[in-house]
Amino acid sequence: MPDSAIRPRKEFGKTIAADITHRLREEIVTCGLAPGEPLRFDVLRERFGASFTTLREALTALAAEGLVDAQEQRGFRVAPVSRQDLVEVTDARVLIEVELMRRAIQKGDDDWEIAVISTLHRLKRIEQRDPEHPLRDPEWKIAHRQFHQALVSACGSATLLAIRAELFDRAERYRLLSANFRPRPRDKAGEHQAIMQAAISRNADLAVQLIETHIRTTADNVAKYAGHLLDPE
Amino acid sequence: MPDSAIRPRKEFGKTIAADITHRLREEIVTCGLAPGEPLRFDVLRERFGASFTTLREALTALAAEGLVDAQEQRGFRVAPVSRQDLVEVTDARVLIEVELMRRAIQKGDDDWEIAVISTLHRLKRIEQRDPEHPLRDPEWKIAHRQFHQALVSACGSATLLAIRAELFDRAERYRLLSANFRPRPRDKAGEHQAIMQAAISRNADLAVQLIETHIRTTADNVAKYAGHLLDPE
DNA sequence: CCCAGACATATTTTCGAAAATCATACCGTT
DNA sequence: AACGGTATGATTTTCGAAAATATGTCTGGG
Repeated sequence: MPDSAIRPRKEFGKTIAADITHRLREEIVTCGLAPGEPLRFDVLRERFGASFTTLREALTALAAEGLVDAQEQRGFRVAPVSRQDLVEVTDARVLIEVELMRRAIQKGDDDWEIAVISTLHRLKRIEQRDPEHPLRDPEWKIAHRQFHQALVSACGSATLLAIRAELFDRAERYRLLSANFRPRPRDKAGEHQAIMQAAISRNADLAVQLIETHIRTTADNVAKYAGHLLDPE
Repeated sequence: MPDSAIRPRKEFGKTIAADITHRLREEIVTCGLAPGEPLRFDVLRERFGASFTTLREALTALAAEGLVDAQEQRGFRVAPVSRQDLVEVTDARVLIEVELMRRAIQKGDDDWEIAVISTLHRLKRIEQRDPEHPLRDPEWKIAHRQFHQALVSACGSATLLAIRAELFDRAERYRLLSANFRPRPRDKAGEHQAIMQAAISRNADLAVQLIETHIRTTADNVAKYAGHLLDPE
């Protein structure tokens, strides 16, 4: 693998800009960069080792995704969080994810079923390994994302999947924001199992209801345990 | 107004990049730049009078909106059109616009009613002035966009409004694509009037049904009259 | 004649300096 | 002391050259 020697910086994507976009998104979603924090070019330049222009391109892309707030002539900052935004993201997610769940259940073929089952399996394995603090574990995070992605992947609309992915990231930032203050993560394993079974058995109404509850419960917990971070000052 | 002398280029927004983004979006939506057309920097540089970097930032933003297709290391091109994409955009629009219509009807206050009525009024005036070919008239286009925007503006979700706006632009490109081949624009005036009345009288079910028909009929006409442009080669 | 490899050209991507803009502190006036 | 304007420093934004990458052409071997 000569690549890692030739292009050590580009873990993701071919261009540096795409790579920086990816890394910045990660940092913002995991709250490594705090909500509302100003993103000054000097600092970013040092942290990511890229030039003004390249960083600017990455920030512009993230601004379009809603993770970064662009203030013309006054730079960029991490998109702030708020109760209102959390409610909007949650509502939008329910609206879209419910629709995609129905479509996926209707259209899903064998490969879809296999993807749903196997991604849930991997998620469970990771949870078994360390049942204490899964929410912050990067591996759990990836597996969790992939399971939810797999559930709706067969919906047939790349357009809606892209929108869903953006909203998922924005919601995940809230989850991770509240993770530090949550006394104990609730039993998501059971919920995921139930959703998978409803989906595979093509029980659309049940799956949809479970998904909606899943999303709203998570959001409620964020509001409950990170409420002090959601209001101005 | 000394501004026009000081900053002759920046009609929209404060930064050149934002201005170029706006102008490029306009050109793409109106099909001044054809779907699939490669966007080479030399050409853009001459046409918009901005540097590589600034153009790159604009293209990145438009790529996130789905109007431009970014091929890493191989430049950008205007997002191609296809039957599949038209169907996806139409379905997504129906899903979201219907939901927003309901919310706006539920939440809309006096200002909302006034905005709906006045934007429709302006639209009608423009149609009366030139009842022949309104679809390509830039003024009609703006008024039409503002009427539909006003209808859902009271929904209470900036997040969903932003998504809606993106989808509206993508759909408008298809409308303008087919405008040249359409024998005669159908009577949209009546439809708009009916939608307005249903909305103002808070008849959500009717308004929603009219909106859905409005969107789908438009998309069907695009497929009908511009079908030859939607299939590969 | 067709294909693989190497060279040359075209195009994109990245960089850091330079210009433009904004924020802050300072100063003189009322 | 309060205010308005101005100079100064900090930060963003823009630019075109330079590096990196892709594309096209040509040549030689099969």
